[in-house]
Amino acid sequence: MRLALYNTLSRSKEPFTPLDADRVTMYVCGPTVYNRVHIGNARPAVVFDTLFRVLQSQYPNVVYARNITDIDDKIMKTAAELGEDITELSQRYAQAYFEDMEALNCLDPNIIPYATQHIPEMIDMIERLIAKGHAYTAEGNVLFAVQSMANYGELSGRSLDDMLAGARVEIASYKKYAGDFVLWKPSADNEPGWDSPWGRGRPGWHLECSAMIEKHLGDTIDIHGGGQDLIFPHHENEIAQSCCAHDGQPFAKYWLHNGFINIEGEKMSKSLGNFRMVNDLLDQYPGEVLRYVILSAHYRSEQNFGKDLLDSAWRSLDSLYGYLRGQGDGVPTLNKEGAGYAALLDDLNTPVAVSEIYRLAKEMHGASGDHKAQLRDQLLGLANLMGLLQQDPEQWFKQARGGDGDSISEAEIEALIAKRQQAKADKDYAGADQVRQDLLAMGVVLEDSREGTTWRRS
RNA sequence: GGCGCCGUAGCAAAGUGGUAAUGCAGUGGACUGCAACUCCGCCAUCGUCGGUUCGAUUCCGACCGGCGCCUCCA
Repeated sequence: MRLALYNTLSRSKEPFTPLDADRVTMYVCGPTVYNRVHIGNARPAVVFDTLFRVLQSQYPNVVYARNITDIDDKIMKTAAELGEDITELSQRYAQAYFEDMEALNCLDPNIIPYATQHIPEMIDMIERLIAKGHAYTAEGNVLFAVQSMANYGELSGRSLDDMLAGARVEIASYKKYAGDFVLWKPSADNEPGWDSPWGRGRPGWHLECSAMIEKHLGDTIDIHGGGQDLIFPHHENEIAQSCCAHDGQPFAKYWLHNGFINIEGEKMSKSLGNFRMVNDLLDQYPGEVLRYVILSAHYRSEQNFGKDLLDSAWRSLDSLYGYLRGQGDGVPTLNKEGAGYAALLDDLNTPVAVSEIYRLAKEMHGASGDHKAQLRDQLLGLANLMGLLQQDPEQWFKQARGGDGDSISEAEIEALIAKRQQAKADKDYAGADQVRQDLLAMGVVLEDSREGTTWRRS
């Protein structure tokens, strides 16, 4: 069974063949750190984290880089509003991003490059582009001349004329051609800037990814990922920069793009004020619930986030943890012959892989002995590949729900359970039921079994 | 205007040219002192209209409906 991925470049699913099986390279566009990240930022992180895990199951050495954009006009604007240094601001939000991603069970990428730490590399790339006739200077700016590249627009499937026909933005007068984009732009004295051959300034947005990929991963990489909205112009321009700087060598072999997340049927936007920050959602839901929601849909489809979906996902995970409860720790073991793994290899079909977890859970439930333990390990192995079921089942059910900090303590719960046991022993069912009702009112559900009574928060 | 996507049960979501996985919710039953958990069962004809085909939800066309990008938004 081989990995197949949908390549935006060819608009079709292709078998994945790395350039070098001993060093598989993947780059994913990370966040611009000027605020807490929203759930839309979490989708590519979770999706490509899952791909990272799958790749690691197939190849011994996978190098995954995800950048931090820490110089950008939005950062400058926010920093100015807060009266804060841009470095402090971006550091703070980068740290917050890492915490959010950790809560979503995302593994750390191997490389986390920062834009501001690669200014010399960017300047070097610009100089090469100018030397090769792909870029020019104008009024302190350096611009990429898209007409100098024969197949510009290949990724997004747009012709230059088409793009300009629908342009809804004013064209800067200094551009030789309306579609040209900025590689370097001048900074005012009160703006952050770096010295360069073209004066003090800062890099254009697209340039950082090209420069950092070149430095850390090489001229041509295997996989480049990001959100669908980045196809144009961001990724198109990355291709232009890198291909032209490398005399036409391919930039990325496979381009993968995740779909958008909407909120209650509407796009997240500032005007609607409906951003859902990961951090806020984590106050209400375990990170794994957010991850489960993201993986319950195929990564390329549009996904609609809402309270009902999150609540439903939580109950779904309860069900899975319920099967695992009392089954021992287990040793996650990936069954490479299993249907779940096959689904993941088939362009990351996580919904099918998740359904396979349920199938394994039920089969495990009905099995016994070594076979049961084996199924448990396979279930955990498959879940591991998706970053799910990473918690201890007992802890899962005892975690606080809904962000209520004033819930009853575990000791008090245990005491009440003991009291109820006594009532049951005395055949005082009314009393026993009263205890159960009281606990339920405090968000604790009791479950009796032959071995005794267990509880969970609901 | 250009490029592209989507429309499957109450909700979510896979999938296939031969009558549709899975989860949540609902519902009937078993289990239980009663519940919860668990188990057994039930719960869709795949936007509309045509075409191709022995046969289409799956291919083609039209239409209706929803949406994205073309603006340094994941």
